Amino acid sequence: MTVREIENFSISQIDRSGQCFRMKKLAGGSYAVTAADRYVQVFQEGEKVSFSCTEQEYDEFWRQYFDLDRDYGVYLAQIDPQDEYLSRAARRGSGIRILRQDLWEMIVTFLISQQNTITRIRRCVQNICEKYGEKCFTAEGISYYAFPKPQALADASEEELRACNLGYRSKYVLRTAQSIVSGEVSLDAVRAMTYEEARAELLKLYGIGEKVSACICLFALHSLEAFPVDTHIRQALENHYPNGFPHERYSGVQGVMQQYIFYQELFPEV
DNA sequence: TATCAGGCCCTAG
DNA sequence: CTAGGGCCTGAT
Repeated sequence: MTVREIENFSISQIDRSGQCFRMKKLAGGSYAVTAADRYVQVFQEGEKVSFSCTEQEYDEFWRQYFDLDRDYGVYLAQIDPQDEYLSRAARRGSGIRILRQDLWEMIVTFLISQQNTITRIRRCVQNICEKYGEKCFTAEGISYYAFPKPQALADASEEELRACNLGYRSKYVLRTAQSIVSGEVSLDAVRAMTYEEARAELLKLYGIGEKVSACICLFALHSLEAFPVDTHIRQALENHYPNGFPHERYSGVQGVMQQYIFYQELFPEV
């Protein structure tokens, strides 16, 4: 068990922010988080956050994963106080972190996410993990599934993937997995690229367009300048920024602002 | 019953 | 280069 006091961190906001589809709320209020081939449970009371892992695992993996070395107060303070909409959104979502997730996992997850609902995305990801991922156990004997390797998905058939409920996205996942296995696109190369390079490289993959590419860059490569525009964001921009979103003011951190806006649109205060 | 969801691909003009 | 149809499935 590892315990920390963390400002501007809310595990429930992160869960609902739609970056990660492998978090699960457990009875008792803690969250099970599965990422790549790791598993941890997180429990939060105010700023006191407990992680069900050793200090070593925390330092090695989860600290970076949740982006805990970053002071999000700096991003919050950067917001134009005259911008009432963004100020309100940021107050509401101030516990959100931009996670540092696995590149391959984000590619597949956001391929699946298109024209889809959150509940079904979760189910699809769970299905392919159970079918193609390695079964793992924690020291306490809790079982979970690692995210499937590119080879495992490249070896699948379109029919099998459809059986996982992916629908027409099956061929996207299959062909993309094959492109990675064949080396046509290298994950390591993408990791080393700038945002613009990575964005363009990811667009080569079948089924990845501008929106999905931006999501992958933001959530896997931590490219905070990425600003994915989906229907919710488009609508919010039309309603609140008739003259356009002030990208210059937030240059380099637009992705953080995008998350506050997205959260606000999905969970407006009642 | 029709529509559309956290898009993208492909074809026609 | 832009517009528009097609696509799995589930929720409303």
